[in-house]
Amino acid sequence: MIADLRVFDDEFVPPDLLHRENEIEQLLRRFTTRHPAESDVLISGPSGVGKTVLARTAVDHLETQTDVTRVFVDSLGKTTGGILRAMLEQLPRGPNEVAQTLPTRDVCREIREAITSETIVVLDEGDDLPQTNAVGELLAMANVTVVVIAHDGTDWLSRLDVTDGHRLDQGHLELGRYGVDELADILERRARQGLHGEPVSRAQLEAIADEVAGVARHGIQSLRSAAVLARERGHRRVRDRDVDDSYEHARHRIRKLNLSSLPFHHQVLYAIIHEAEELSASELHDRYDAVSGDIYAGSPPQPLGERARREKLSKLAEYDLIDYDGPTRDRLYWVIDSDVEPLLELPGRMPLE
DNA sequence: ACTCCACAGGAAGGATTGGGCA
DNA sequence: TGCCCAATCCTTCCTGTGGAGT
Repeated sequence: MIADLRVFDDEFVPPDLLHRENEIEQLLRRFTTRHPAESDVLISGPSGVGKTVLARTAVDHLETQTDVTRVFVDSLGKTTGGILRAMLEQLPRGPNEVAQTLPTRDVCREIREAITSETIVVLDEGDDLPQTNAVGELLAMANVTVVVIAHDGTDWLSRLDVTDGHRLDQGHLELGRYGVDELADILERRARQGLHGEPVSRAQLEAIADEVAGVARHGIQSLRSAAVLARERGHRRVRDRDVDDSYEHARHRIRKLNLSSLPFHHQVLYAIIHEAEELSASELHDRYDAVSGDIYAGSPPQPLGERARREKLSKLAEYDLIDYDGPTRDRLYWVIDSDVEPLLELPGRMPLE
């Protein structure tokens, strides 16, 4: 039944993008404007509605028609220097690797030197960009068109420097969720590309589209899960039961991938929260202090202070792995899916009392 | 109403890291 | 090899928040 699971990957760019024709046209119009300062774009919208794939499709299309150079940078967690270095490394005439310690102004100079033709840079996961100078530096470069992808466009613009913000506000494209029919069309196309013999019915695809409320990423992942579950269970076609179970299966898989992408400190904190079903900040810190001696023994990373732990906790929450509630004082933390096992074993718990 | 408390998260500065260079 | 420099990560210090105690 399963022909090619890569079709369901986030990175997969379909040959043509359904139900975003107007948006693609809008982007291409803006990219080809005669006024360089009017070509920059901010693409905003909720998670999983196809912001990245839209940008890719439009920019790829442009590349086939003009001699524009395109660069994609994942901005998540990167500093100004990190973003600019990633861009420089991807330029055709740029170096393959740039030293982390190269001063940012030198990186900018080298980017200018490496750019020979019109260049489009797509800054994906750009929510934290206003805290850096990267957007300003790039907007200041001639021959560079900036495309930023972020969740809340209005909030993003308000946090950016006013003149830069104005420029991107002019080219602000807000994407909404797909309608049920639209998303079902998209899923139908993916099913045809990734599965043999049409094993999923239109009604099932519509059920998925409805359940995920128009969020394409969740829909595509659920479709993948439904096919995987059907195969595991020896079904020749996807059954409704497989679809019903696919939502949680898909969310579970995404969380596992999220967890495994995080570094050591986050793993320690996740393991502690996972071990207790629910715990307060002070319990969390006590447990951390109790186990950190063993956990960090002989390893280069050293135990974190409480302030740094808070940063890691918000990252875990951002990755949909933990959640918390309550006012600052009585806040409780818990893991969202206790079936997502920690990758790290904690030393045995001391008996309480 | 006030003060206290526990905590979150911003700002500033220090320690560490690693490339460049004499 | 040792020094310099910039980036990064973390700590320290601090302010803000909202419930609890008086």
